[in-house]
Amino acid sequence: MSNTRPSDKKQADHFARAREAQSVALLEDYVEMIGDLHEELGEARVADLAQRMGVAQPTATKAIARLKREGLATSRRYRGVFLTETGAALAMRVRARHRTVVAFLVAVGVPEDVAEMDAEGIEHHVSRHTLTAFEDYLANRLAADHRP
Amino acid sequence: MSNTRPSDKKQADHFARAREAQSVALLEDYVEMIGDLHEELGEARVADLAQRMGVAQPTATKAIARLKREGLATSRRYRGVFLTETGAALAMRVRARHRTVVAFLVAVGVPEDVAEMDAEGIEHHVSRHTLTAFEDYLANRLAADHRP
DNA sequence: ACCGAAACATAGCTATGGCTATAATTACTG
DNA sequence: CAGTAATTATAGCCATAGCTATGTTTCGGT
Repeated sequence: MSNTRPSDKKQADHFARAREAQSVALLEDYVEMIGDLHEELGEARVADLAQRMGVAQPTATKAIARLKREGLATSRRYRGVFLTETGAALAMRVRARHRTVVAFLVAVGVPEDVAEMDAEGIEHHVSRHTLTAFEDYLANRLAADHRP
Repeated sequence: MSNTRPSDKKQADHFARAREAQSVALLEDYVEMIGDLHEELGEARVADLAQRMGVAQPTATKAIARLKREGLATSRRYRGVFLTETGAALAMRVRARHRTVVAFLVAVGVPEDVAEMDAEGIEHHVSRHTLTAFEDYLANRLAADHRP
């Protein structure tokens, strides 16, 4: 019967975007983690990366291969992983967004540890628009708290 | 080097949960959509399902096969798809959650259409705990919030 | 300077979720 | 009621993301 309602295409597009977000999510997670490791340990080794991502080491190696293909990272055999400029920029954005999402969730009453957990999945689907709304909420909330 | 900080396992677990959520996400989307179609059209045909999910028809067929394997749906060749009791229950929960997430996003200032879009990805990562926080926020915002 | 252990890479398997092309079945229409 | 159109299923391809097992390379201690 092919019920092509006008809203169908829009809805299909929503799902398409969610799928797209998903395909970027792993890249974002790895890039962020590489940044974290460099800050904390001065380098990002494959083993540490794998451990923190909760995957086996060859899985991390494979992910790094994809990061390199996408121009987000470089690596030297048996030497660890490094972010490109693009990768470092992405890492910064991702970390900022992560912090915002967690802070926002906490602000609306989600316990810290749950917020941290849920944010890991949620953050990748938060658009610029929604992120701004979160930031505004946090700003206003802060102002309200300082009012007697 | 193997820096096994105590927090590593917890963080790894967060990612593991996010991955798990992702693997359930498609099931949830299809189940919800099948429910929608039954309500709107009285039946859920593969073609309509595919169109609304924004995928090719064989992709929908394959997804349905997985739904059947997981005991969420049944189907009769060339006749359409039906939810099992389990599937119908899941569909109800998913739809309620979706509505809550959208309403919540709108309540914190996200435009309707953006909320609808982002919710499609976010909802799958919203834990019971966080969902409750959203519901509470929606219930209380008129009274408590917006104290300018 | 070596040898063993640790770190990393590679090979090769599974499952999922996309796709196109094509076969099979059902439904409609004249 | 026959033939065509629409719908659904199947076959077979690709990429991703996970795994184990095993081969390489580097590092550290004696």
